[in-house]
Amino acid sequence: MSARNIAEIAIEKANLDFDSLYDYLIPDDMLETIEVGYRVLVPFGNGGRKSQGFVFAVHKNCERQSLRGYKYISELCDSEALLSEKAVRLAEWLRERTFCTYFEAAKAMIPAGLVLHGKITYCREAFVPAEVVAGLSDDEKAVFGEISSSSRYVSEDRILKKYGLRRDNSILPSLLKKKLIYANISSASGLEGKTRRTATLAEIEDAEHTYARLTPKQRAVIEALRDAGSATVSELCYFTGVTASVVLALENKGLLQLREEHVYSRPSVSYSEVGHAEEILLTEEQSRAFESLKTDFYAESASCSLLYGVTGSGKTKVYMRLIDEALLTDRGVILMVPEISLTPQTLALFYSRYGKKVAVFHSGLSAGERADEWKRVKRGEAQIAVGTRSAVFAPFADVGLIVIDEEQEHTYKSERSPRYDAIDVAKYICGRDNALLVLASATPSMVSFSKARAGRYKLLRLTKRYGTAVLPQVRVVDMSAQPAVGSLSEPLIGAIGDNLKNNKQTILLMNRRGYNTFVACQSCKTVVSCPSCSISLTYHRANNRLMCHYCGYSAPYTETCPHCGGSEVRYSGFGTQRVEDELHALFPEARVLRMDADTTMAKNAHEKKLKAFADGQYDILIGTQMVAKGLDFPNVTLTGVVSADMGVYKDDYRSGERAFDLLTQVIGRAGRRTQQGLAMIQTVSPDNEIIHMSAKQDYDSFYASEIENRRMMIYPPFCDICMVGFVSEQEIAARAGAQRFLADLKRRTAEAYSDQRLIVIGPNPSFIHKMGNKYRYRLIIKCKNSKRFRAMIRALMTEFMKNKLFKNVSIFAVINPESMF
DNA sequence: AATGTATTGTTG
DNA sequence: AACAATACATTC
Repeated sequence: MSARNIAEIAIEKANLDFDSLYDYLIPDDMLETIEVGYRVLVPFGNGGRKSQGFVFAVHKNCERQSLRGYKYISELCDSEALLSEKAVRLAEWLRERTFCTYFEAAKAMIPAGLVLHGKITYCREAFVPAEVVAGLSDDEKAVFGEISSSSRYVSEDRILKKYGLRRDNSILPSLLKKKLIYANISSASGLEGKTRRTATLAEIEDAEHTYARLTPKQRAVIEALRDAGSATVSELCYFTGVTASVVLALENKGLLQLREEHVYSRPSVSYSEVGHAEEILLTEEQSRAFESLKTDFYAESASCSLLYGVTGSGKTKVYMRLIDEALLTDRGVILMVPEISLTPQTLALFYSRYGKKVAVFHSGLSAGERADEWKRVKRGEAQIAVGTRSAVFAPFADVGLIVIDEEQEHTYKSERSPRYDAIDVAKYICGRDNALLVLASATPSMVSFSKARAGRYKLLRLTKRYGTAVLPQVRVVDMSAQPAVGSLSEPLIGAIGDNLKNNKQTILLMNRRGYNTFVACQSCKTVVSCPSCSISLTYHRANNRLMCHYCGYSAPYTETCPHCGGSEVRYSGFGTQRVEDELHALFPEARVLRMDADTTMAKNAHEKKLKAFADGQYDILIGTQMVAKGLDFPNVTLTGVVSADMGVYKDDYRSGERAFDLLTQVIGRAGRRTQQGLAMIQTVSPDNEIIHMSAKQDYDSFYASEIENRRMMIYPPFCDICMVGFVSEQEIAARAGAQRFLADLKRRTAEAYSDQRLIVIGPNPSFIHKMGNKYRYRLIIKCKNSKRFRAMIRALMTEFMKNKLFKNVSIFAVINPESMF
């Protein structure tokens, strides 16, 4: 029995069903350097192939009875630990709560692009002593020769293949040890960052002749490019209905040129060295809220406040003032905002106020930029992190304040593994560092508000609207009493007309994109739907195609039924493109701007278009959700909701909450300045309570009625919801898997977990039963989200994954998911 | 996931 | 008997 040095490693290649911390021996020459948080390369699995890992624990001189079969860490990947001790503990916490692996959790702590999964490459060291080379064995010489002969990196795979070596060969480690070569992990995502490929036609001889020999799809791309001059690959795909591979094939043939362009999402604001802070003047009400927060901040014990202020009440001012205060200390500050609010204007505001102390995190940044910002925080150069969900992982040594703006927004929940809720993570961090958490919203989530009412959060109310702004007048239009000609009712058309005459602007919300949302055959009654998804196709006028909004499938416009061949295909159901057309027909002189996922894919479209609208270059803005939130245009005096019918998210218990939030925001958009605005809501259910409560911007009444629903139906906040999803290419397998899981769950709750009081619904087919040719089933478990419950679910998942019967069924679980799957 | 090992199958 | 294909088990 001897004293050894052991590290516990989270392994990248570990799957959920065998995820644990694996013990490795620490080589003596690593002992001085290695710490918790280091990224390492270790041999893992039968073949001894190398896998990336993170050090989660180091035990020096530990006595172990048996060290049978323990392997050594191969090498350290970086010159310093990527994760702090705190980050590693957070990763453990995250893993336990989100049913992910250790490695996935650790990876979430790090900016995308810094952890590079994948291929190991080798390169010759710059200085190679000849006598060392001379002393090599023949095999070693050969391999070293191979690596030396390349000016760049040589992949491990290539060497193994060429020399017929096994993964656990001794040659490469030996060369590494003699410092003749060094190892690298090649980048998978590329540090170049977000780029966009733009295509232009190549100048070729005898073009017509060449084009004539192309396939129809290829010709369509050429035609489109001739019309447009140049276009991005995604635009070409949208307009011609081809996949990117067709475009790439044309590039290979030399018929078009592709140019990589950076997506310039980083604002080109030259921020000053020292930020200058204009003083923020607070009203009495705002001041009271601020003082309370300030006291809590300096109390240096973990606490959470819900800053609930009606639209236009100046929540931002209050928390900006608080951030000013927090920056006087040396503690870190995290401000999370929804993606949509991270405009260059907002960022410019922060830069001019706080200068280089600001680090920004959002999806538009390149991997390199993201890594830079992350490092600035880690090195202590930045004191405030502003960004979307991932900003919560900003690597401050000590966090003093976290502010989450529009806390009800769904973007704070991650939809991919690890499926974490940034609010929960923020709470953990605040608990850990004795920091203050501020949740700000005009329409708080039911869960947050109920916690505030129960006294678990401090509730701070801002009730007065800014300045002289008054609530808009709201008119509800009963669409069932309207002639069914178009999507716009007489009253709304009238109001738009009046608004145009007065040179005022209008915003219309239509929550479905495309032209016709429903295409069906009259004779055989089939709905034209996607072959890979259980979703009806939407007709797009812009490209004259039927499109699937989930998988990207598209087919040309047709008048014959693809099912029965009949010629009575009817197009109905309206989307944004259709409304745009109607507006053009009704008001030929009006300048209409449409904004939805289809129009924003062009270069910087979103930004430019909003600016153009703000500058008065358009009269009417029509769009999906993205026009509803966070925008503030003084000249907008009319907002309209083309269809406030709630059927869309019917199978989700939060549809009421969402509808109220959206309507309240849209209505709040009308007339935010001096004159009173008008909001028009078109609906087939004009008596709907939610519409009336949002018209009055009456959150309290909404809360009071909705909380009763939740209580009666037993939904959060009266329980937690654990959603277990099953996905398989074979429908039977997905269903059988879900059934089996349920049976196992019942068994466990009858035996070892008889203390668990659960209500299980399902298994049922998911809301979208088939997507991308995969069938989906779900199980909904109403539960209490306790450590014990999670342990049971994890055990069930592990058991399920180990079951060979369900090899082709993938499973995942989320507690309180954002979307019901 | 991907590798090594045990088990079964094939073939002359 | 010799080898290939396949199922199964393991990952410090």
